[in-house]
Amino acid sequence: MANIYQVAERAGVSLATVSRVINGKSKVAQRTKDRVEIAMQELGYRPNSIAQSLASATSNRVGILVSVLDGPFFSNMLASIETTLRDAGKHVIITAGHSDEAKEKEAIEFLISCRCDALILCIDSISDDYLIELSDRNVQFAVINHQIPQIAERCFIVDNEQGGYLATKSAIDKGHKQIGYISGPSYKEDARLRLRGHQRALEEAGIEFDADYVYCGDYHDSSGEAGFDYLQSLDKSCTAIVCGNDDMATGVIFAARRAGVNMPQQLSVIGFDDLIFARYTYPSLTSVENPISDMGTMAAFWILQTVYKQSTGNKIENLFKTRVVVRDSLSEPIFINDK
Amino acid sequence: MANIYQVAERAGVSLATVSRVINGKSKVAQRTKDRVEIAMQELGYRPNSIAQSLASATSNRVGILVSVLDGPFFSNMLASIETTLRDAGKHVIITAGHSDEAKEKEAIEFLISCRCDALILCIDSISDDYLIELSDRNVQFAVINHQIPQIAERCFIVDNEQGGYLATKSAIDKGHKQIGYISGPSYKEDARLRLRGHQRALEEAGIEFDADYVYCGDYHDSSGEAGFDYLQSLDKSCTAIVCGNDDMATGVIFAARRAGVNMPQQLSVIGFDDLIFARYTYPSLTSVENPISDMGTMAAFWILQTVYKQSTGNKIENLFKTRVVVRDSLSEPIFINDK
DNA sequence: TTAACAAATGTAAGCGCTTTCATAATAGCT
DNA sequence: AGCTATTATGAAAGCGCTTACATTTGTTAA
Repeated sequence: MANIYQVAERAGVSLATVSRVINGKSKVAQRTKDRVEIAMQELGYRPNSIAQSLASATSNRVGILVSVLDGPFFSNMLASIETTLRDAGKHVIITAGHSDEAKEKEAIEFLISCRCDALILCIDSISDDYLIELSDRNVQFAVINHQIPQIAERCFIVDNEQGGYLATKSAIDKGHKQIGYISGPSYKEDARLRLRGHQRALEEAGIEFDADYVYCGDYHDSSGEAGFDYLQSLDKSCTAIVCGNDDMATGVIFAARRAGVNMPQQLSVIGFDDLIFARYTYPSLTSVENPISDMGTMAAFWILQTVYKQSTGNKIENLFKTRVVVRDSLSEPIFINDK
Repeated sequence: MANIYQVAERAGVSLATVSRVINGKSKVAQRTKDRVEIAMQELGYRPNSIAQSLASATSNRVGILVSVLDGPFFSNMLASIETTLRDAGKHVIITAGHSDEAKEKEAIEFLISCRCDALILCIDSISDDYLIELSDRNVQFAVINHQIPQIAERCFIVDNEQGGYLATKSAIDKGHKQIGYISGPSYKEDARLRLRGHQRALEEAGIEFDADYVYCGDYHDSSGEAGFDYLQSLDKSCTAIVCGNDDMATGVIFAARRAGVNMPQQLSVIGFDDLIFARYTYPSLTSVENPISDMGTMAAFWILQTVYKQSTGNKIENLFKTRVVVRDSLSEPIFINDK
């Protein structure tokens, strides 16, 4: 494949001039520019991005860290980040952290040693302190789904509290009063915030919050099943169960069907994340949309502007609002067969 | 960050020696090797992969082309390829072709211009001729899910015929005799092969194949619904419907439920691919497992061996067998309410 | 001890670009 | 025309490595 010398020779200019027309930064007379472009055409020349990186000390690589590569949650986000960055001529290197602090740190070091110009981190287990240290080390990075006050401008988060609020409010609006809640693990910030939103919705509706009607799960479907069993065992059974995520909601649906509960007539179920399979459950799952993919795009824009100084024409937003996607698993409650 | 000169200086050797211990190819006296390694440790040295690539004319990049990045079908495969190649020190560049010939070609050219050492292609629309030409151009690549006789050793495919056979056979084994088939579009090789497997299973069981009981869909769920409506309209209704993929199978399930058909008592449904959501449908979907992720890993191994001359100790297999994952959507037929 | 050879290490030329600085060409003004 | 202020172009160094080749050191056998 042709290199820059051959283009220069064919165009009858120096290689510096060719470099200038490639990068378009400094100005080149229109006539020479045309000549160079014709030469590039004729030779089918493509700049060698590796040599460009080496010479410019800019790898044009952006590293991404997610907890898992497969699974529905991140794949949309990866797709949108990849598209945004590729359009801007950047490469994406993807790694998985598997929700393990050591592995996450290792993955970050790997990405740094790949000479990534910037990172996008969806972290689970790493401490804020480490990230602050990273920022002090002048590593450029954006964080998704995790709020750190000291570096707030590079954090992109969904309004979990609002999401929790909307989920429960949508049940209340349908007439539910006895609402169970299955939360994610309380050491996770998002789980706590979603629960707080739930409480706010109850308060606002004048329904007293009863901690007995909260089951603390682990975001996996099995804990949704366990949560259902627990909530059923209480004195007054719930007419609706709001879940901290969709996985636990499917657990509830399984367990409820096994217990012979009719959904949504006897029990409404609401999830959070609106994953792809929410449409496929039976009844199809009402869920709070988690705009994870928009957040990825925004983080990519932030990097293009901040790190690469490209103006994308997009206003950077750090907080993303949610909305409820209504499907069949939510309906009005039937009070007939109260225990 | 330290570079190779600083390591050389600290260890009191030339940079060539440092390079030798990094690459481990040529031999270095144990004593100097130790000294160099200590110096690397102390300086926290990491080789600059960009400079390595430029000097060695090996980018250590492998390009991947899939039709869509999001969605459940490819994400497992991407994850397994990424893991395999990263362990071998390679980077992965991922692009999407969106089932469009022009875009797929463009993506391939993009990957080539990224200086990828090799490509893994999951193509939909590109002609065999183009791939053969690519191979003549000395582009190194593996193809997943597409069989091209001229370059068979670099094609990794699932035995679609066997999968179609097993799907229908599992219905026959349950006692079904009136079996409808909803096929993918007939211009797709995999769709044709799956259908052929279906026919073989019927023949083997002595059931006459009737083309009226085949509906040609497009692999989307809407065509599953349409296929169900069509098959219901026939003189003798089916007790089982075998589908060319899971999406169409969910379409069948939707349409059947809407029509008040009890599943699986009145109708068994079988899918193909065993996507993540097969567990979440109701009834949960019996499906033919598509070992797409194993195929990705194998393609990665093939590249490591063929292109990078690393022996992975894995025997290269080009044809992957399927198996049926039995769930609730398949049961024995009830013949009581025949039309 | 020393010639002859093998093994270990060093030297230096790239790899294909970017970029600073110097120089040449052009334009603008009196 | 003659001078300066711009602007366009070229020359050359260097980014951090790999690697062919040259040199040095070590080893063995006569």
